[in-house]
Amino acid sequence: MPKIGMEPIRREALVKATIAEIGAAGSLDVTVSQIAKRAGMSSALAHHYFGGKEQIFVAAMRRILADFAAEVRAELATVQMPDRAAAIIRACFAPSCFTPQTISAWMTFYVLAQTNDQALRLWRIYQSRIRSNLTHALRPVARDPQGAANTLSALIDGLYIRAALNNPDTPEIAARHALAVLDSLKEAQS
Amino acid sequence: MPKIGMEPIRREALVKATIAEIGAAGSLDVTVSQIAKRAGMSSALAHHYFGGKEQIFVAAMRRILADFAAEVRAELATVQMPDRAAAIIRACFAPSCFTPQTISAWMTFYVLAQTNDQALRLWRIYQSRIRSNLTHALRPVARDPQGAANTLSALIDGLYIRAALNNPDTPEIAARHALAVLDSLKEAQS
Amino acid sequence: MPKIGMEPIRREALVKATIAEIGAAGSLDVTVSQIAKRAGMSSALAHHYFGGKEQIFVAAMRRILADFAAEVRAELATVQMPDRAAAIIRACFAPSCFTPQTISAWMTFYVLAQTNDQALRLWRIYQSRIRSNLTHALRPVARDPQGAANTLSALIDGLYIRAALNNPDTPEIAARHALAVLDSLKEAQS
Amino acid sequence: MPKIGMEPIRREALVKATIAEIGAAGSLDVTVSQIAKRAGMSSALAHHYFGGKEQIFVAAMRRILADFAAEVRAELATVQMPDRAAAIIRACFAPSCFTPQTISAWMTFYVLAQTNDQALRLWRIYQSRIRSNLTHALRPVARDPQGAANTLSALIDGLYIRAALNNPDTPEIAARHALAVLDSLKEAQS
DNA sequence: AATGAATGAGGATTCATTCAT
DNA sequence: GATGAATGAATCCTCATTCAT
Repeated sequence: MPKIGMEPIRREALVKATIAEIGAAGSLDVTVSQIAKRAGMSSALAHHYFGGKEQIFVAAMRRILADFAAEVRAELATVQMPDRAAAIIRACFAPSCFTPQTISAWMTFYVLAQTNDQALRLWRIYQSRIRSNLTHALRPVARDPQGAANTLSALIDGLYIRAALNNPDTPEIAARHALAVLDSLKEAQS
Repeated sequence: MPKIGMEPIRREALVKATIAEIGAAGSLDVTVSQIAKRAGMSSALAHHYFGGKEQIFVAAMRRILADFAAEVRAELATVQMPDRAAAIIRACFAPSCFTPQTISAWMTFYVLAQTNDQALRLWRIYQSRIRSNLTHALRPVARDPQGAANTLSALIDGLYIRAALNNPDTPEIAARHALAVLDSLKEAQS
Repeated sequence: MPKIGMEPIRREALVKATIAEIGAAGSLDVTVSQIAKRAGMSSALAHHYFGGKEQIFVAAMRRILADFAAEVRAELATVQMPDRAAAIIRACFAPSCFTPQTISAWMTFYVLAQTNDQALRLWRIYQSRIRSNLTHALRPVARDPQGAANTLSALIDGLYIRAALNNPDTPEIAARHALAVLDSLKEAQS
Repeated sequence: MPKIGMEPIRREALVKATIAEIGAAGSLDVTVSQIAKRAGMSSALAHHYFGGKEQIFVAAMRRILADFAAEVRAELATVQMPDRAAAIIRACFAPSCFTPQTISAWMTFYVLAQTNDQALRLWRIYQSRIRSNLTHALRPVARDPQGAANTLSALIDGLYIRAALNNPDTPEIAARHALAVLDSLKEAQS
């Protein structure tokens, strides 16, 4: 019956539970009690560790972005330079990004970012990170790496939403589309 | 003195008020009372006309899409064939699409579509309409009009979100970006 | 089943219930639910009519002071000029001022006035009213009516607290004491 | 390294912190955690030492009364017999009695005494002690020392409350008033 | 001696919704 | 057609208190 050092464990459990609940509800209409219950503790403890509902949400968002960043890194680790952009795209359309949980959390994120400064900041970091990753990857192969990265990253977001709402089961279609555009951006150079 | 023919007027007022409230709140966390108050009637009446909160939301979404469609039509009416795709793009990044109200409503839409079938259907209609519009417009100028339309419409959505969260005041930047991509899609053909 | 004009009735019931509950608890540790229940309605309705707990309290305080003022007026109406000061004193130590309810409410008032501006204002009004009443009544019989009124009103408060905490059942003792001091204040003149 | 003899130090710290918190809040709406935090320990330890919240309050009250008694004693030590009553009055209106802390604690006391027997008992002891002090001091100078002491002590309480709520910054006015009444009580004899 | 962990109970407040008029 | 009245259910959050260590 461990009685010390529970904090990180509890926080971790709560974050996971939050993502799960948001996924199940499809929106931010989730109660702290639900989250706490799923995490196996009282709602009072959830408040104790996070201070409030919004902060639990923000922590969940942070986690989602971290997980996504890890996914990208992992994908990048497996490929050589010429294909780095493709690797990023593949990470964006990995099956793990299309679980109901993740979809909900991601959509929900856009809404949260409208009113919560921390969430907005998180989103901006994610966004600039992915853009800089793409810029870097495109430098050897595209004439205007910066512009191409902007195009690609916006395209990815748009395709993601469409796939999430239309065909969450077959993200490969969207992936293929993005890869095709990537090719065209490369060709444009030669 | 019971007024007659009030129904459409009341509904109209409620829909407008809903959009305004969503815009003010930045989310769907809006109470029926707030909406009704802004619309100048009792919340009971709002229920009477719409049956429930979700249905008010759906009506508001319907209105947003209708307004947007009108905007596109208006823009299209002013241009000749070769520029129809550009006109659509311009409509998508018109200032009226970047008022806080509209941004919130639009973002919120994605969330609502996750749980509300009617909302999802509405979104799909909007989406296929814009895609078919683009396909049609691109037919004379692009090699693969369908694919190019898909690319463009996804790109528009992605750029819209990014502009909305980053630079709601200068949507022209995003518009220019989209137009540039449109050009490249045309060039690709020749 | 009357369905209109309930507001004053409900407010009245709530104010009465609040005083009763404060009396029963002996402090402000009273829940809105308790009050509402005693008043025969849901706590939601109590909030609807008063806006919040503190405002219910303030309304109760206002009522207590109004009742007290009425008591003083009634007592004054029965006596001739030379005895008006004595009448005020008798009103202050009337049995109705020593019901547990009233005692609690009055004590509690002092505490509320520490943090709630409205309550403080109410108390100041009560205080200056009673002082001016006393001054007026003492003018014909005391050398320094103003000073004597100050003395008497402070004495009354002090005796009230002592009687309330020591002998709530026999306020006459305190009354007699105050009347004796009143006499000595008069004698001082002759 | 378990410290020894910490108990009195901890209790002392808690009592001080309680008075400070009550002063800051202006009421008994103070949490044990706040008190414990201010006292530099965990709330669990506060419970360990006092057993519960009310007992912490009672201890604080006890301390307030003890401090006050010490103040009176100190003042008395500086004067000769004929002025002992005046000395008591001066002690009652010393600046230290009008810090927000002390005022709040004192007011609050009246409320606590309504429901807590120990608090009531404490108040009665304080009250009879001050009365006997006054009686003793007035014996050589007033015709009815007992009655005069009763008058004075009630007057002091009344003036205290009024000063506390109206002019906490200038208690001297109230003091002067009480001293004037004292004089008149003396004169009455000669 | 001392505390972090944990919770159950409760409390103010909100809100969608219903109903009688 | 329109609304004030009314509420039950829920939600976030707080807090005194207990316990294992």
